[in-house]
Formats: sequence, structure tokens, C-alpha cells
Amino acid sequence: MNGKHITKLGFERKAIGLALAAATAREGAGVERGEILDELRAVQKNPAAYLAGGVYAELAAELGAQNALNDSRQGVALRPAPLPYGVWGADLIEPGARAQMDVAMRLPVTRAGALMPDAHVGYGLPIGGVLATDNAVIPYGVGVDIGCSMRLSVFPVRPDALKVEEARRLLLRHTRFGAGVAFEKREREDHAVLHEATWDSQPLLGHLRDKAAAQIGSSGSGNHFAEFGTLTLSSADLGLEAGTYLALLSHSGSRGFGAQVAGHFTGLAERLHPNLDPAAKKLAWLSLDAEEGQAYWQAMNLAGRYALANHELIHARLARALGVNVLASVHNSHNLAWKQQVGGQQLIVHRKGATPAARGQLGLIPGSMADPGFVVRGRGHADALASASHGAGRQLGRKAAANTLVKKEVTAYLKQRGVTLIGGGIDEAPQAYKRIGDVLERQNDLVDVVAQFMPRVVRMDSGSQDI
DNA sequence: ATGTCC
Repeated sequence: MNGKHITKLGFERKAIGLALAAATAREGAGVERGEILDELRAVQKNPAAYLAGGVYAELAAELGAQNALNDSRQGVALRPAPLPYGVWGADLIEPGARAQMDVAMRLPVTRAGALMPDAHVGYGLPIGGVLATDNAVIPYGVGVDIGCSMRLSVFPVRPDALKVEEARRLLLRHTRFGAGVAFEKREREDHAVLHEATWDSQPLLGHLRDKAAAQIGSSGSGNHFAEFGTLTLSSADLGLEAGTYLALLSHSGSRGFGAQVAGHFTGLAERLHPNLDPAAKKLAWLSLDAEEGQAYWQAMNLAGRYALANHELIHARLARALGVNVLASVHNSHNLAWKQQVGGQQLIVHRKGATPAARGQLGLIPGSMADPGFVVRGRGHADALASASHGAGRQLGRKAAANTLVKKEVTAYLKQRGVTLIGGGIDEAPQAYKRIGDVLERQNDLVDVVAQFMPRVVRMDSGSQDI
């Protein structure tokens, strides 16, 4: 047992020494390390129960004092009722997602919020949730896949000039999917984001730098995809004439790097709020006045830039393989927090599966693997905190989709729309998603449609059950 | 979302 074991449990300042002393005493009494660690966790969870006496009494007293200090500083009581918030497409949103948003609107740090029409249940804040807080950032208000984002490239190529077989070959050769997937050293591509000084600013980031370098330019699993399709512009926009174009659309995030940053900081936030109402446990926040909050903010923004760099490498590789230059491109992050003016005050606006939609801002809202996606322009709706949905949103959870959808029906849906799929799981089937037309209709005061993108050849990771 | 505990 050493200081590393203790600090890993989250003990801080004077509690580190006291925990170490108690652990050493227990070791001397012949207790196994695993059991001692369990005891330390129990003391941490409920210090009051150990105050009366015994080897952990001093530690319990110190933890109690630290908790009281944290509580008085940060305020852990929830409001008795949620602050009011706007809901777009209430008829499309399951009660569980509303209940999660209600809890978020009761946090003492919350000032405003909104729920987008693609909303569904997530960890902590629902997917499709927008939450504005005062000087505090909530790691699970951003989500596990920090910086998850979209990118569209439009090519100077007629859509039918790229044959299905060729598109398949290009995607298979130039994209890489799957949890844990990385590139061998000789295959790796470089990017300026890997050389930022930010990596040296925190031990955690320094530790994750190699993983980030190995995974840059890859696409991950779940709902991530890269697809060739047809972009239709009914009138001139994006610097392009009206017409149809070959385009590439990708959905990708910050891979293992971002996931580990999210896990580290949400754990830290939970430990800093031991007395937070259990209903809001996954909404534990970090104050931006504290070192921890500043460290998360720095790591989160690095993960955001890293995720966008992933897209850049994927698009550059495919454009190179096609032998063309990109005519126009659009990108946006939809899992991130921003400093934003809300009602004359600067707040921290978390978007967890929500597209930034300030007035005039371009964004991308995909439909499903076999339904159209849309290039949109924000209308800057104040009550939506200048946001929109980030897609169609799930109407079936992964398990429900795997249990209820039939492979034959999914294949028929793809065939009917002329979509070729590489990989993809039944849990990502179009039928597992809300109808994108319904979702767009519910937010026509949040965004205007600029162009439509119909997928033709789609690559995803293989899910639990293939299609 | 991630090889599901740095």
C-alpha cells in the first residue's frame, strides 16, 4: 500500500496521510490490500459512521470537515422544483428524458435549459439536452464522447460518377472503425493538434497523448459513420451553385482519449460532491474557480479540437484518393460546453447531442443510415439557447432494437432507398431512430434547411448483431 | 461512447 493507491481513491490534502497511516495499521494487522481499499471506500462514502472510534476515526473526521467545506462552497441541495425550460417536439420525447432534464433544471448551478426534439435518455443529462450553468461545468452534461462532431465535404464530382463498388473500396481502405481501433506506427498520420503544448499541462493529458496519436483519423463504434452520398442544393448557397454534388459526411468523436478524460473528471466531480442528491449524482459539476474545473475545461476543449482533427484526416484521405479538391465543407461539434451570453450574462452552455444554432451558423443534422441528413442554418432562438437537435434521435434503445427489429425489414429499407451498408448493427437500423422529417418539423423555428444529403454508401462499425 | 478501472 502506498500513496498512489490512496490518491487513486480520491483522497486529498490531509486525508491522504491519514488514510495511508490507517491503511498501514490495517496491513500490520494482517488485512489484505483489497479489503483495506474496500474499507477506505466505505469510510469515504459515509465518514460519519466511523467517527466514534477505531483506526479510521481521524480520517473520518477530516473527510467530514472536507465535505462540509465543499458543500458550503458549492451548495449541494437541489431546488424543490425544476426551473422552467423549453421543450421542442414534446410529443416525440419519452418521459425518462424529461425526468432527467427536470433533475438537471433543479441543480443549484443551473440557470437555463432546453430540450431538443431528438431527446432520449442518457447518463446524467439526456441526449438532446442543453443546459446553462453559472461558472460550473458538468462532465456528464457534455457526455462520454467529448467533442463528438459532424463534417461534410462537397466534391466537384457528379454524384453518379462515383460507382457503388468504388465508394465501398475507398471507405474500406481509408476509414477505420471499432472500439479500441488504432493505427500501427508506420500508418499513423500527423496533425497539428498532437503538437499542442496543452498535452504537457496536466499529467492525465500527457498520459493519453500516445493513445490519441495512435487513434487519430479513426472513427470508433456505435452511431459513428462515414458515408458517400448526394448533396442537393435547391438554391445557391455554401458558395455553390444549385444542383447535386457528390459529398462525404462523417460522424466521429474523441475516441478513447475523450472517453478517459470524461471518466476521470466525472469521477472527480462526484467525489467533490459526496452529499449531492443521488438523483443528480451523474450531474456532479466542477467549479470553474477551482483547479479541477479549469483542468476539465482545458482537457475538454483539447478533446473537441482532437475530434475535429479526426474528421479532417478522414476527409483529406478520401479527397486525395478521389483525386479532387474539396469545394465546400461544413462542420460542427454537438457534445461540448461553450461560454455563451444568455440573457445578458455569460453562462456555461452544455450541449449534449445538440447542434449549435446561433443566427446564421451552419450545422449538420443527420437522419439515419438510410434517411436524409440536412445542412442547416441556425436562427439563434434565445429560449433554445441557440441550439437544435443533433440528429433524429433514438426511438428504440440498443437492446430494444436488437430484440424487436428484424434483419429482413432493415435490409428491405436499405434496398428501397438504394443504400449500400458496410458493417452497421441492427441497433443502428433506421427503424431504431425517430423519423427525421418529424424531428425537423418540430424545430423549424430553430433552424432553416440549406441542403439535403442522401446517403448512398455507408460505413459503420459492426454492432452486436449485424444487418 | 469506450476494449467497458490509469
